[in-house]
Amino acid sequence: MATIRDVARKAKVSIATVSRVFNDSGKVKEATRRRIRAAATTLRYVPDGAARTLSTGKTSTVGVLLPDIWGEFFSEIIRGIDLTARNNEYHLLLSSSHDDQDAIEAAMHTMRGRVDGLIIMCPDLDSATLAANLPADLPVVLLDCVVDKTKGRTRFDSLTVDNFGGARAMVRHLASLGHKRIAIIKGPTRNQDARDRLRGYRAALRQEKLDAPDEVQLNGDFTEASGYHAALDLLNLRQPPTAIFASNDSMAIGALSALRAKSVRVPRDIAVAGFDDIPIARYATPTLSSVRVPISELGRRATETLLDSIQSNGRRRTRLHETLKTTLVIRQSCGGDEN
Amino acid sequence: MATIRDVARKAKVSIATVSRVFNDSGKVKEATRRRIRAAATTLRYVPDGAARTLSTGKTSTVGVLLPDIWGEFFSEIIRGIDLTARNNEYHLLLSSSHDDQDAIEAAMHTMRGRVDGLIIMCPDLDSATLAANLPADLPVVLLDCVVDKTKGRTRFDSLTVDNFGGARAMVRHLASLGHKRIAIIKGPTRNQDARDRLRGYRAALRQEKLDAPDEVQLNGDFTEASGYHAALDLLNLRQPPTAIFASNDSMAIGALSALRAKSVRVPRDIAVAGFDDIPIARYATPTLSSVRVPISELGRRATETLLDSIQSNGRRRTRLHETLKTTLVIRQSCGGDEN
DNA sequence: TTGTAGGCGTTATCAG
DNA sequence: CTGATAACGCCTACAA
Repeated sequence: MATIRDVARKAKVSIATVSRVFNDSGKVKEATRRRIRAAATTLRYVPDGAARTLSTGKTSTVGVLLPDIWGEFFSEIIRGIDLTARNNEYHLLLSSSHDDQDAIEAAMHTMRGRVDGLIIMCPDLDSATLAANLPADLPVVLLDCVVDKTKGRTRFDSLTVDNFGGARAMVRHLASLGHKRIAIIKGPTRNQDARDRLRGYRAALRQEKLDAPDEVQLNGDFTEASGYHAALDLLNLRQPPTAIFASNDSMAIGALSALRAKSVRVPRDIAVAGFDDIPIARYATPTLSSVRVPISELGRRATETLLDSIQSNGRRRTRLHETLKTTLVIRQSCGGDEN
Repeated sequence: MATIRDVARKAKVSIATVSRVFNDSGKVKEATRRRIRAAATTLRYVPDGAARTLSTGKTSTVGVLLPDIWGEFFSEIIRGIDLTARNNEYHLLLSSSHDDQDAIEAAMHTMRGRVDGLIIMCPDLDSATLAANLPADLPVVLLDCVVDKTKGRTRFDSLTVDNFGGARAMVRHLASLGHKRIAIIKGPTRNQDARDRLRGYRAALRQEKLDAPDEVQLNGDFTEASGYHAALDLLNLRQPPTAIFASNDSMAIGALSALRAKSVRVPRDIAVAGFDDIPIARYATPTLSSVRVPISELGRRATETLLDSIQSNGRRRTRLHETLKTTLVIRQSCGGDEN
């Protein structure tokens, strides 16, 4: 590997001048600049990242810590982050598939000193643990995490999806179609998204003055299988619901399978709606109504926020807490439209 | 940030000894070792990665260059790579969504000096261009790329999926069900996967002594839309096929939509099969028979190969060229089974 | 406009 | 067992 010294020698200048050219800092005569560029290319010189980092204290890298999330969601969010980072000439140090707190903590440690900031997505990890494991001055953006705003302003910026509003809107839509008995298939209890969607469901029913008996509020765990079984249970009720709101699309897809297996027509006999609008939704039979989450935008905004935080260098004192809006996507499964 | 010097001072030893403790190189008396560890924790000292890299020449990082690939595939492959890398205490520097050669080249440059090796997935990028842009001694593993073995041994290890064998097996399976007129919806001509799958299709027909008229070999581009249109065209033939082999699942899904729209019963009237076994396949109506590609294993093997290459430090002269087996997944759409 | 030299935090080689 | 000290490759005052 050629070093800056080799280039300097070949171009007959000092290393300082070469450095200036590669950072276009300071004035350099056009002639020398060209000479240096030429020398660099023939030598295939590329500045060494580590040396640069050591010298400047900047890594030009953002760290990304993700839980073990599902296919579509994962790639979309990475796409958003990657594109934004690259546009700003930042690299991406990725660590994914963390399903427990220890794993995330370990990852945070190994990233220390290798990144200028961190984007952390942690379904179940509280701010306190985070703060304890991170250098006090490392910029961090929390993605769709439980942000503990009660204890005064947190150290971290955060981005969230409007789970509550999205769920409420969908359930109200179902109500507007005339459904009086609307069931929900819940997500994992400890999952914040799931909890907020459940709250949205209940708020909608309250607003619409509809009943929400316990028997139509079934447990699920975000998997297709759990949606499948929940749907079967609902069919066995003395009075089955006329609409099912599944807390995510996977469970909705599972529910559709179960209904099809039992020859229940959707949406004629029972309407079904999901949440997330994963790509499969539009290829389900019937096509699935859902609540779209702006996934790649989530990634983009997170990165923008983080870079801003990095570049403002601790000057910005206020923390950002943004909630991204969701949108209703009405398809065949809820009978409201033929799309 | 505390440095090694701070720890040394606090523990009343030289920095050399602290370094020894953190790399457990050389003998250090247990007492001093403990003193140093204690000092380090109270100071929250973590060795600086950049400095370490500069000094040792190792980054403990593998770079991953990916094209703009689809959801499921993307996350699975990353999962495989990430897990394997982490188990070996390596980091992941990721750059995705490269749809053209220039983008990949740029990414390769910016990764120089930041990684110990590279995993590159490049649908259309030839070894020559690669070699021209990479340091001669950087370990590289090519994932599912066109490997130009004709010009002597290439510099790179490579991993491929058995597209040929998978396609042939599926088409032979269709033939074994009694189909005599089997159509194919081809993928993009310049895509190597697509070409190999086409070869597999033809080989199967030859083995089964079946005819392969041009009119049942339609063009497609791996999108649902192209599958949809190809299926319509096939229906318009004087003599439509009794089975359709789509070169990937997306096109198969598109074909299913078209057949449903024309009230053609699958598999009774026409059998359909795809390739990739993306998750949607099992939720299609009818469920779609496909050829499963061992995606996450692809990532895992790639990483293992790369790490081996890195650790053998140029000692290993032979290049690895591995082909991962695919497996048939028979579901409803081809009528061979009810799964 | 260009050159000199100190420092960034580690590792590693040599002496003690 | 432990301590000096020279790299590692680059950036950046400070000088010229």
